[in-house]
Amino acid sequence: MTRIATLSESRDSCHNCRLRTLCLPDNLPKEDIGKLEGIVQRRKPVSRGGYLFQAGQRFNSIYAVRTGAVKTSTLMANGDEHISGFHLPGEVIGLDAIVSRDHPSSAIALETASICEIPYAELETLSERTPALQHRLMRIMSRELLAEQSTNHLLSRRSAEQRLAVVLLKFSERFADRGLSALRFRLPMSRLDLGNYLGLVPETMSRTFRRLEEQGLVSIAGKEIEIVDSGAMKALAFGAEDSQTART
Amino acid sequence: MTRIATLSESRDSCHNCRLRTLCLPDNLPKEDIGKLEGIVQRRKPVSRGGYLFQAGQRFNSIYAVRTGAVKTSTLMANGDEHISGFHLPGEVIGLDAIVSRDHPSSAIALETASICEIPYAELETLSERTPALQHRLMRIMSRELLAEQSTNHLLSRRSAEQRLAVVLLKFSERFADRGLSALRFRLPMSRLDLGNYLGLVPETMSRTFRRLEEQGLVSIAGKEIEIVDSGAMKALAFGAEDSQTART
DNA sequence: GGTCGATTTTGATTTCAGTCAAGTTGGGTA
DNA sequence: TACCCAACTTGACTGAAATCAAAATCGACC
Repeated sequence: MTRIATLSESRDSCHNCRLRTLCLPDNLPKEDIGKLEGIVQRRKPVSRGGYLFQAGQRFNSIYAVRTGAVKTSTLMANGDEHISGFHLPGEVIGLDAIVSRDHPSSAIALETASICEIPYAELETLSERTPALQHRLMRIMSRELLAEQSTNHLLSRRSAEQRLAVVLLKFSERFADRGLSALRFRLPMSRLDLGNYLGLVPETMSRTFRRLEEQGLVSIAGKEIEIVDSGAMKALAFGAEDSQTART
Repeated sequence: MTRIATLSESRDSCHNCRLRTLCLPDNLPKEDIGKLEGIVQRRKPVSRGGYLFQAGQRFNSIYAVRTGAVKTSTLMANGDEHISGFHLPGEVIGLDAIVSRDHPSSAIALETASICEIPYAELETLSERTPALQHRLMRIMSRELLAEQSTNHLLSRRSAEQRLAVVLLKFSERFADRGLSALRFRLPMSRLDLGNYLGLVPETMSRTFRRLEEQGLVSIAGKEIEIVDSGAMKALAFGAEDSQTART
């Protein structure tokens, strides 16, 4: 487990990482980032379909996405998959495993992804001596909790159109946070996966995409999405169970 | 903000608390429990319908339920309420507020509840010097994350009967964890609230309760629940989209 | 460039939960 | 005890998404 710093590793340091402000190091004093860097392991890229870890596997590390995209999913008792989230660069995966000995879910690359592995035992030890890191971890967990709650709400009370609108707007925001266009982007997952996440079958996904397009809210070409009428999208996604308001 | 220890406070200490093993102090060394006790504030009971805190209010503390039951809910943009959880003694509320300055949700007593308030700034300071507490906090957050994920799955892919079966079994487990009967218990919330949480309208709740009763899985008298056929309940809740298996 | 399997689309039909509209029950209180 | 309002139930009807079935498109790989 001893690591020898290589040139490439030091070049790809947290300090220089474009994702620093989204990821674990955000708001840490410079010297704490240095300490964090000391335990981060950069692994060779995982290609599309590859596992970062599998459900049931012993929990040792959390992972941060550096490039690419990752889905986390659970295999249910009856054998079907439930996708619990999609993860973009700067996001941390595996926090749901801290409480148990094993990972409750699997993490699978949606496209070739480079990943930082952070051994949890070392992170724990480090954060005992590093209040800022400890606070950062709590904030990240709290943010995740909030995100899950908002997904709950989405799934319990919203129509297919609203679910899709919300999730597209959320991706828009997340891409924008990463310096990409908020209005034109490429979804990294299949419609089947997105539908699974939203609790909708592929047929409904297809029809719902079409309906949003017919209403002039978005323009779709395969996985390429363009948000055409961002205002109307927001009206559909939030406000307005009065569908008049959305029809403006 | 200085506190003077009173007799009743020391009597109701974390050390002697029946809920110790479910709550924050679980697994802490004795002296750390003592330190935690030093910052816990026991407030006067909140009666049915009263707020522990309101959405939008400044985040200062997290709260642990000591007796009674609490719901947390958010007011949506369009004005309707979404209930994000029900909280029994030993459970910690307000963790979703750590990341922002304000509480994203309100906490309301479902029945008269006694509450421990834990000022977060002090908890943070204390946990900087108390590794065990810090680990305990991470585990609690991780557990919450897991619970939210399982709710997500419940809401996205399950029928009304399954949702109700799952939630009744979860309450059964939670009551059992608190030393109460797993097979006979009283739900602390209205059907309207439970329906809101499950994404079902009251009419559907009523019909679904009736169907579970007709199948001989449970026996219902108002809020009093008796689980009659726990095996069949589990078959319905988990496994079995082959409804044959459940019909055994 | 062509082939095969996976992904996506389209159409017809069914079903489960939502909506609307009345009751009924029950707990709190005057 | 009687009244009242909220909570819950019941029934008829509607509608959105699931299911079933088939075709079309895409894209990875030879």
